[in-house]
Formats: sequence, C-alpha cells, structure tokens
Amino acid sequence: MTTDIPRPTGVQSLARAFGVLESLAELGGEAGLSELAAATGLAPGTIHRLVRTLVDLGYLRQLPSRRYTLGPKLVGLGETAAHQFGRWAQPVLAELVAQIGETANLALLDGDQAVYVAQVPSPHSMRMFTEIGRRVPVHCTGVGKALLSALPAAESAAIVARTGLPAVTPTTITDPAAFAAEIAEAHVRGYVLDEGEQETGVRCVAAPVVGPGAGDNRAAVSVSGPTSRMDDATITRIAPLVVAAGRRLGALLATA
Amino acid sequence: MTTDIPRPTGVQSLARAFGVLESLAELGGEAGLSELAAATGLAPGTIHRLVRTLVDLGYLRQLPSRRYTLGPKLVGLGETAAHQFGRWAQPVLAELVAQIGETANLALLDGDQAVYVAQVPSPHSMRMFTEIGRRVPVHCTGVGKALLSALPAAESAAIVARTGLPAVTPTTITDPAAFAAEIAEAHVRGYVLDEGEQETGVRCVAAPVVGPGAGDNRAAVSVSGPTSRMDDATITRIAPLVVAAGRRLGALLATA
DNA sequence: GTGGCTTTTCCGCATCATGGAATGTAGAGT
DNA sequence: ACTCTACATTCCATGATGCGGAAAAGCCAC
Repeated sequence: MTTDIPRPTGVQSLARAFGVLESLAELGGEAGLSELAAATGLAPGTIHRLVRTLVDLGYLRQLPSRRYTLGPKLVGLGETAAHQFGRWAQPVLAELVAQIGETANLALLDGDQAVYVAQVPSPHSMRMFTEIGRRVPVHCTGVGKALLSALPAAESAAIVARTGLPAVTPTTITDPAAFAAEIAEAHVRGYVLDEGEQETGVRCVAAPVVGPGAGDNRAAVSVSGPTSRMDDATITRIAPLVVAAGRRLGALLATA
Repeated sequence: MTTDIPRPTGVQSLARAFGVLESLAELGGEAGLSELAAATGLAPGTIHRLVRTLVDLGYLRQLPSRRYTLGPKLVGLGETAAHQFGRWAQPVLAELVAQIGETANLALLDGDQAVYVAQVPSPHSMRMFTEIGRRVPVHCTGVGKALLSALPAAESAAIVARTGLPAVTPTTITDPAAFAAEIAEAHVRGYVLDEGEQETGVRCVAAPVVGPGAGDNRAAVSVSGPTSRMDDATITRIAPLVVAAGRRLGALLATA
C-alpha cells in the first residue's frame, strides 16, 4: 500500500489475520485460499502464511479439500468471552431480577443478528429458555429491536433490508412501514416491547445500553416473562427500570 | 530470543497475540498488563502494543481500571465457528439419526464443561431441547462422561475434583468412587450411558470422538431419547453405531 | 495428454515489530 | 498531605521479521 492513513495502525499482521478470520466467517465459514485473497485484497503468499500460522495454532482448520474453516479453539475463546461478559453485567442484571422477578438478559449486536451474552434467570419455577450464545433475529425480539433503535436510522434500515421481516409467530411485525415506526417510537421512548413476536406467550421489555462508551458496543438489556405475569400495569412499572439498567451498563462500558 | 528452534515458526506476532488471548482466558478472563507479561514471558512494551491492537479491533476490551478483558467480537467469531462445526459433523449425525431415529448431538470439552456445537433433531414429534452453544456439566451427561473417558485418567480426575458431583436428578451419580468406575468402564467399552442423570426420563448413549487428529479436539457424540423408546435392546443395538460415528468424526478431524 | 486453475514455496528487500529504558499515572503506605 | 512503589504507557534505534512478486508444484477438468 502506498498511501494509507499515517498513524492509526497497530500491529498490521494481526489486523490482517483477524480480517482473514472475519472474511472467513462472512464467506459462510468455509473458503479456499484464493477466495480469502479476493475478500481481503492481500497477496496469496501473504494470506497463505497467515493462514498456515492460524492452522498451526488451532484457530483454523484445513479440510481434505485444502479449503479452510474456523477452528475449534475459537469456540472455546468465544465461550469464555461470553461468560466474561456475563460477569460485569451480572450485578446489574441480578438487580433487575430482584426488582422485577423476571429473567433478565444482555445481548450484543453481531452482524445482523443479536447474540445473548449474559442472563440471570427469574426465581420463578416457570423459567425462560434463553441460552447464552444463542443468536436470534433482530426484528422479532425485544433485544433486537432495542439494538436497532439505538443505531443510526440508515444503519438499522440496512440491517432490516438484508434480513427481511419473516413471520415467526402470528404477532411478528412483518410490515416494513409499521416496523420502522416501531423502531422510531422506541428511539424516542427509550425502550421497546416484544409482544410474543418471537415466542407466543412471552412478553418482553427491552432497552439499549447507552452511554459514552457504548458506541462500538451495540448491546441491549431485556426482561421477559410469561404474558400471565407481564400485564400492562407491570410493564409500565418496570420499563423505567430496564431503561435505567441500560444506562448503568453503558456507564460501566464507558469507563474513564 | 537468542536460540529458539530454527524455522518451525509461523508468524510470531500472531502466535504471541493468541497466546495473550489464551492467557487472558486462563487468568479468568480479566487481567492487567503486567499479569499478562508474566504469563506470557514477553516484555511489557511488546504486550502493550499487541493488546492495544486487539482493543482497536474489538477483540479485547479495556476496563476503567485499565485492565483487559475479552471483547465482544470473540463471542461472534466463536458462535460462527461453533455453527461451522455443525456443518461438517452434520452428515455423520444425520446418518445416526437415520439409523436410530433419535436426536444426535456433538459436543466439545471446553474448560471443565461440555459445550454442544452441533445437533440433528429426531424425526419424532417429541423432541429434545439441546440448544447449540449450551454448556452442561460433564458428570451428569452422556457427552460429558464420554469426553472424560477419552482423557488421561489424571486429567479427568482433576476436572471432577474441580466441579464436584452435584446431584441434578435422583439418578445422578454422586459417589466419586462409583463415578471413577463408570469412567473406567466407559474407557474400555468405548461408550457410556446416561440414565436420566441430567434430565429425568431421558436416556442417552454417548461415545468420544477418537482418532489421530482428535488429540487436541476433545469431542463426543451422543444419541438421546425418551426412556419409553430407549429400552435395553435398543441401547444394545445402537451403541456400536454411536461408537462408529465417533470414529468417523475423528477421522474427519484428522484429515490429511 | 494437455491446459487452466489454485495452492504452495522461495527469496531479496525494506518494513515492521521488538524490547529495553524513560515518562507518566494511580494507589498505598506513613 | 506527601512520598514511594508498582504499574501502564510512550519512545526509539536496531535488526530480525514479515512482505509480496514470481516461480514451482498439484489438482481437476476437458
């Protein structure tokens, strides 16, 4: 490269290696060397050396067909990372559960989906099955809609354009205009509801994690429970609590 | 470094960076710079540059306290990797389901727990709720015990010592001696049974993934279904099939 | 058998990462 | 409140290290 930005570079081989990993993920998790070269714009020789190193380390795996896939070690690291995320969020989520009595979740925006990274289950015996690490669509979940509501309108529109609005339950919002209105309203109101749009019988209040340092961090909190316990009065009562939790988590992330 | 092995190295900055990530994971997911320097044996300046790059890329996160934790991007990569794992295992699992008619799972050992990375559900309407990415204890699950049975005895004993043997159902094995015997028997027999030890009414046959390339890869297959359909005769019939699937998956991993 | 394709290896050049020492900062101890 | 220590961060000259073009080796299809 002749003219890149003067100084914002860190360790370049590292940035490139992770670029390869990300490209591989975008390419569906499996790709040949030349596909990676095309995707990253690097010379074949360079990519090969990078990739060989990653294979040696166990973060990439080479198939008999000589193509490459993501390796097992990444699963472990990712899991550890998800747990770690849970750790700092845990106190805030636990407080939510204590105040509200329903399961609280933290999710991150990853690509065009939301991924759950932390959870504190409700004390009730009738629990919710939100698994850590699970990925869900953004358009039919509380956390997903909360994540979108915190994004610039153009960006959230782009995501919706890519994923579409497939119906998951009878109450899933499938009309683009109605969905845009929902997001816009959530943006000004600060929280969003999920009326059984992902799973019938489950109501959910969600709010984005907002704050100075949350820019890169696209996260959202939610509280969800069965419709029987989540009546309108309850929702009205807990919405501010969820919003406050989002702010608190944002402050934790922000730091400084 | 003055005298390392002449040439078997790949890209060293990469190896070091991933070493940092692994050290961080081993240190409980959170560490200061000097702890990392001590753990990896590198100079503080070197680590700092590496770490700064990773922070810029989003794979690491710096806390207010100036300490470091694993970043959100790792969660996403790990998830993608786990899904990818499902892809190559899918054919083998699907064949198991075709032969047996019950849900087949693939799990990896991660730390002291087992994590499910792939699943093919049974055609029966009464299905099992094994979520991809879910973590389960090793002592009360088929896959967990199968994983242990493939480990050196010392290592599996160390895991059990750390996790203990908490009862999850009335049939969970809680006696250390009985558990050790169970693992030893599984080691020679090649497969292991789960008699509702994790969930009442669910029986399960599991076998480790074994083979030349499986060394680092700690994986196990399982087939599970309701007790009503999993009688003794069925178990006897399907156990060899599960074992064979474990071997086949091991061969796939080995490759070359 | 032959041709195009991708993957892999090689090698000289300059860049890029390196790590020790210097500076800045936070928190503990007195 | 002040100092002292320990840690995180920045700087810089050195040379080892990663870079990428081009050539070799394989693979597959025709």
